[in-house]
Amino acid sequence: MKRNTRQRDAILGAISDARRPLSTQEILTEAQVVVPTLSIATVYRNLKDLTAEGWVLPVKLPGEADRYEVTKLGEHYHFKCSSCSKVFDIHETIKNKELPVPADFVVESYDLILYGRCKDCTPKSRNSGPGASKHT
Amino acid sequence: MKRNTRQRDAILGAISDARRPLSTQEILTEAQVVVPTLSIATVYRNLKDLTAEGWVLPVKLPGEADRYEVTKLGEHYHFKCSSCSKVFDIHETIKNKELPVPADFVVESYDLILYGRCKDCTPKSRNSGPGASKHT
DNA sequence: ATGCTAATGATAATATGATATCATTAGCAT
DNA sequence: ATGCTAATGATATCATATTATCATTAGCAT
Repeated sequence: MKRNTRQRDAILGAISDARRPLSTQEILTEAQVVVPTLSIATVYRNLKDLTAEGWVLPVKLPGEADRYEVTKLGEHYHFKCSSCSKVFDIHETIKNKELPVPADFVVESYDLILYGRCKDCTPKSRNSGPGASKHT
Repeated sequence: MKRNTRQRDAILGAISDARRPLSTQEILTEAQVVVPTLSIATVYRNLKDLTAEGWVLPVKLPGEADRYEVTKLGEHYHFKCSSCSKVFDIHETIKNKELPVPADFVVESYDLILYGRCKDCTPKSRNSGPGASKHT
């Protein structure tokens, strides 16, 4: 029979609170604030369960390990900061009609990944650039 | 001193002729048509050289190993067929102004990856679906 | 044609993310 | 409070893509 554990709560809590996709290491670190003895194996185990149960979704970026975020976010895209490496959700919308698609191809889904500088890492605000605050 | 080898020519030739990004295994298979003794190690070695010299570029898709294509293609996107798993180039253009970007973020580049059915794998043309011709 | 040595082929080794193992811990029904 | 056993923690193992090793091959300058 399925059991509720502090570990599972801490892991789901970390993902929910982050408001951006977290790597497995970030999840481990955040959840260890609540459960210091938490093991990376338990993180992976619970991520698999939580994904199968539909609570979280893997966020896949080219050339990188999966990050995870809560499911209820709806359609959105991702922005990766080239400075602090954090990934953010972009909830603005792109109209399907604007997608560049050749006639012969049937598009079932698509991923839009933006790369650049996040708010905290824009060069202009030089007192809040990378290094000004802790980054993961 | 640098030497021209049949292997290098065969590898670059395979990538040039493909007109779509090829995986390392596809490159090996295609180049072996010209140089049957070609080893996968030589493929990787030459891909590294050709990339460093600017002849080819790695194409990175989420959760997948790098594919390679020639550099001279200019700005474009990629389409992955969910049936035959081939990746195709999409040369249509998306206007930057249409990109969904929050005010605080500075976008330096972006990736658009489309998923769906390629021409050969559309259900409607049932005499040219997957299996009708050799796929990689 | 010869010699130097870069490049190759075959395969072992590595790196990394993820999974399996197993003794121990701790939910939760009783 | 007790017992059953799911879940955990620590770590070994696996899977895959890529790189290193090294004896052999083959460009190419002479």
